[in-house]
Amino acid sequence: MSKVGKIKGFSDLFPPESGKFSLLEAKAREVFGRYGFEELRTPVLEKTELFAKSIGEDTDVVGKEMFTFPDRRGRSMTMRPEATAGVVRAFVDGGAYQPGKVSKYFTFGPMFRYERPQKGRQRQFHQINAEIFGAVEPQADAELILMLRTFLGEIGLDKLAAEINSLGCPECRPGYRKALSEFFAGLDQEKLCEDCRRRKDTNPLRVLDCKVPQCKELVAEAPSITDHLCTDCDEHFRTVRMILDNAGVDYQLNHRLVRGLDYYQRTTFEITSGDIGAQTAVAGGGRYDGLVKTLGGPDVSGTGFACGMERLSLLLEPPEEGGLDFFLAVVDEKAVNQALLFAQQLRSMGFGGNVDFSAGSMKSRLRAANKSGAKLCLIMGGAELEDRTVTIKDMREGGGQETVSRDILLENAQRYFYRNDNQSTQGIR
RNA sequence: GUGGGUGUAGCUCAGUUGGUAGAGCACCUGGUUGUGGCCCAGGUGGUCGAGGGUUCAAGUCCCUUCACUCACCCCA
Repeated sequence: MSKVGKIKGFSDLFPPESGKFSLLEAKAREVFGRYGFEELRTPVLEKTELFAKSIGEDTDVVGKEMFTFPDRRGRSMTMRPEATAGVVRAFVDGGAYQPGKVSKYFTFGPMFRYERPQKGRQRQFHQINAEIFGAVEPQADAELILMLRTFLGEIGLDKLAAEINSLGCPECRPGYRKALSEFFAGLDQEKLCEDCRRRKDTNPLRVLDCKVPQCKELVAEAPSITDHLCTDCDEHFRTVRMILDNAGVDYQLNHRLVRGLDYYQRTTFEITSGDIGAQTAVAGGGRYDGLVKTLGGPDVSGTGFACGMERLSLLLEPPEEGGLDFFLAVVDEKAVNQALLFAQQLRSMGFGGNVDFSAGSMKSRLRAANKSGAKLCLIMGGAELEDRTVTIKDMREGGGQETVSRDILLENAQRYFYRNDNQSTQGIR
């Protein structure tokens, strides 16, 4: 029989990798909760037009990277390539808006983009998102960045580089784009790389981001967006930076920091790492005033960010697993049924363990118990079967062994399981 | 969509100028009565990614194809 195999770019998460994801989710819930965010869960499948309207028809994401297909009635559906559009749609759809009220949501789950997989990039990848609606103030942007830094710090990633920029608004960005186009037009075209000769017309901001050394040199002289901001945008950006400075946040201004989604304006930021391959961004976000209105909602501002869980995971050590409380070794096959029932009693009391259904030699069973990492090996064989006892062997360093009646073990379970444990509180469940 | 690299045991990999497969780890069984870890001995396990070709003979050479991987484009 030939195996089916998985879909390209879709991966299975086994332990200990899966443990890292659980840890990320648990930490995000805890930290974001402290900042007043509440969890929102939105569908994985949305109407295609949602992303076309929000992300932008001409972006690469919408143009060539979406999992889009007709449903059974021929309507165009798309597996979400990012979270914000769906969250905004839900916010509008769910009537969550109340004038003057600030809404804060976080969400996590799988996203889908039809790209060639590489390190730190899968076709199904996972993000943790946070969004704030209804706060026009620069303080909201700063709070998000502070929350993100806190989250990253609490999972042990406090050395990551942060970059921020302002992309201006519909008032001032056109002027900058024009200045940039004129700058590129004045250059010796031969010196630009092939991609940039194309990009300078399609998306001039992208040229600022080029990795080719020669382009980087040329671009160093390019006009900076931050010199072309209107008064309001400039004021907004100054305030964000001032708060970050006062909070002691280490960041770099990067006037070449560009977003791939059309809805961003004003503040944008990115957290990067040089240790996870060519894809360096582990988190990114910014302000998207106007998006809610674009999607048919009220004229409410928005700002938020996304973390790439796979990329964060590359930087994490797997969490330590606590071994199970017991391993029930069956040394006589006639004891298997009693063993399972006895384990059931222990489990219903809150203790965790495995029962070894295949009876075998004492040596092989103890080897199995040892590999299981359980604290105690509970042995049941011919002798124990007769007089309703169980032999308790402490598998920890210097542990002893005794045979007691099963009822006595049940009555004094706490003592048996945790007598050598400093963290005895974990036995209270 | 484009380019590079790699496909040999469950895992990580050796495999010499073509002569029909190995190691380490893992797994299983033992090392006298029902006692783990360390050590020792033995054992299970591979149509060498797939298909075709050259040859007396192909893991090794040639062609095709698939998969994985890294990078570009782009992005978290």
